[in-house]
Amino acid sequence: MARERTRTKVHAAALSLAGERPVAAITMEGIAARAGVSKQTLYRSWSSTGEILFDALLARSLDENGRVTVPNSGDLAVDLTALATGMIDELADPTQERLLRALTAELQSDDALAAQFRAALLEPQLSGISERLRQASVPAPEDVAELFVGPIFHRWLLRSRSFDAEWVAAHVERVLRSAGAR
Amino acid sequence: MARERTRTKVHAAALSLAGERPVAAITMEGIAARAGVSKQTLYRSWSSTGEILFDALLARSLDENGRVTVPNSGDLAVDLTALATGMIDELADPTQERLLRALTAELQSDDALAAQFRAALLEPQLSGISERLRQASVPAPEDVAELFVGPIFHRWLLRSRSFDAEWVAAHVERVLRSAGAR
Amino acid sequence: MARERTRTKVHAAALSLAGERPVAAITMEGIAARAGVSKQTLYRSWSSTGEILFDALLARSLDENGRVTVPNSGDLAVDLTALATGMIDELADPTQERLLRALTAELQSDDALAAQFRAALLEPQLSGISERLRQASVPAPEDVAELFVGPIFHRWLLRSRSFDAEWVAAHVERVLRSAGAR
Amino acid sequence: MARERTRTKVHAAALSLAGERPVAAITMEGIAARAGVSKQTLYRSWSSTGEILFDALLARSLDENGRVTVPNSGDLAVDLTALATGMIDELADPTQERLLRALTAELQSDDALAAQFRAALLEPQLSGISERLRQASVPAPEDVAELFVGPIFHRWLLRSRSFDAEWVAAHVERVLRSAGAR
DNA sequence: AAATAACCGAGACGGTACGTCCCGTCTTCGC
DNA sequence: GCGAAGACGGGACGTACCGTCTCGGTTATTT
Repeated sequence: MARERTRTKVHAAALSLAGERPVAAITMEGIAARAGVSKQTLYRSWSSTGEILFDALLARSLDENGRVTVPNSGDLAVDLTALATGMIDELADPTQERLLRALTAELQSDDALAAQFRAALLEPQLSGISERLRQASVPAPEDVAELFVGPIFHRWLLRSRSFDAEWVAAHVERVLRSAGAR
Repeated sequence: MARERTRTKVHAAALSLAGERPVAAITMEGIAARAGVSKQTLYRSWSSTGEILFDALLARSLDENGRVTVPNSGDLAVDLTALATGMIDELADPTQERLLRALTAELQSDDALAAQFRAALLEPQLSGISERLRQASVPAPEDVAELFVGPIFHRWLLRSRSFDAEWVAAHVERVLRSAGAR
Repeated sequence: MARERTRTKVHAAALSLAGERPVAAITMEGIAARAGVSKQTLYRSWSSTGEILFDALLARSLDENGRVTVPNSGDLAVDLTALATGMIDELADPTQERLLRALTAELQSDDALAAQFRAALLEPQLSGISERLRQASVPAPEDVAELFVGPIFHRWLLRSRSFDAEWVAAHVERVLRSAGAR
Repeated sequence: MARERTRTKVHAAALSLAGERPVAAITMEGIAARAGVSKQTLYRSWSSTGEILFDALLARSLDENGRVTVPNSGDLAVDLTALATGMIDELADPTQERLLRALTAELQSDDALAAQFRAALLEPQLSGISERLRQASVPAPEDVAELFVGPIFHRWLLRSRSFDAEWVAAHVERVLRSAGAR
């Protein structure tokens, strides 16, 4: 519906606003003003700031055609460590963190957005990881992928404790042991 | 500050509103009207609906003197299964789920609330579990507690897949194996 | 400019809308939608809903080749009574009243429309009446025509009081007396 | 409801805006901004710009405690001439004319406002005039009052022709003659 | 019959205003 | 003199229309 030029302007405006204030303080009016676009144009294509931000994030990650590529060096421990480190870096990246937290919050009250999120970001990630585990003949690879991702996400989301290399190594070790791979 | 009678009325109003509409649609004005209290009275004691709801939840769980009691039957697998089942039941309890999701969302943008939450609810839970693990001589019990809780939370929060008894059993099994207890 | 077919569709749409809602609630978009015509087509030929309605009214009254014909029976009192009754019926006609009131309102703020209205509808009416008066040798027939029309219009416009046969008779009587014809 | 200070600010803002642009271009937002008042405050007490303007006009004419005082010099012709001249001056007063025209327009589509207008302004005027006529033993004084006022209003409203002293004199003469007073 | 306009529908677009909701502060008034 | 009731300035909401602007399809000539 929206012309490409318009989408681009809106994405840029949304991301720039996200960089300079609490995501919860971003408004439709603010995005419209920053993008030089009318509110109606926004509402024609998106129904909340959450949708716009998610769309902007998606567009950005597609631009960087950053499909989650899971490394496969042959050594599962090494690969999982790299994966965990990558995830942690991304979660902690100051240009992304606020956005990711806000998106997670939004998912709690917006089922449609949650479904989109699962399909577009979560499932590719989990199935990438479980695929790698399957290649290593790990049993129940989907569940083990969750065992791998869950604690990282839990720590990050509840800010319970910080991440360090030592913890990552121990975590990978525990996951492998649980999979019977050690 | 607020008189006990007032606190009670406000808590009741907040929880009753939470039971009948999306938590995000709860407003200070709505709570004041429902509680038969002036907005000023609300602002004297709380500064957001999030605070009121958190306070109401705390008060309720203290009333039910619901300290997280971790079972200790001697058989760690049995105890962890009971724990997981209890957590899952609580997370899925329709009278709580919306509130818990909303609270989780709120934590993402309110540091003070997040700190309170960690101190009052999260840490007691995690340390209860890790204490039980320590009694079973599991190494790094804090980390294993997180390995246990993280995936459950991840599934629930992202609604990625549903819980069933089979998955719980397998999950407990994996956690124990990762701890070297199997 | 506009093709005849288009003009007809637009007139029909405008009048049908006027029949089912307050005239002030008629919009260019509404007319376009009802007529199955694009907004641009409307703007090419008219610049406001007022113009369209006026145009539609004019077209309709030309169709009914409804030029104001002033009766001339020889008896001035009878003729004026018939005229007054006719005017009152037309003003009170439910299919016209809203339109006429709205048009009168519009005239207050649209000079161009007011001039068109005077030339196309008001002057023919007044000069028809004054012509009839002149034939009866009434002095200052234009002014007496206004004396005749003014109070009727005043009553209708300000809805001050309703019309009945008795009042009409007395009014005609007064007008004739003022003209020295009684 | 509205505090006196607020009403005053709003009235001043509305009248000042009316002085500098077409009345139809006055908006609730504009008045709110000019008055330094929130839109909600406006809507708490008035539901349209028409109501505000009418209220402002009323307040102003009450301030000047300008009840319509009908002169009574003993000579009816002299008094009616003075009355007509006064009405015409007021209708033509450039600071009022736009407002009065707009108000007349508004009355056509707002029944509540029309009723208020009749009760507060029109009836006092007409009954003042008919009272003066009654003192001069004119029969059907209410109807004659309308005969007097109607043509003046008709001329003004439809801008059909302008007023001059000669016309006024002839008009008064006609009205008196119709009443049998000449 | 093909080329060339004029006209049209559809509807995206930047805007302005609407009327509403809620925010957090301030004022009033009755107990 | 405290506290409910609620007025207030403010900001954002989501919607309705405004008038302008492409964009493809007809229609009707005009060659």
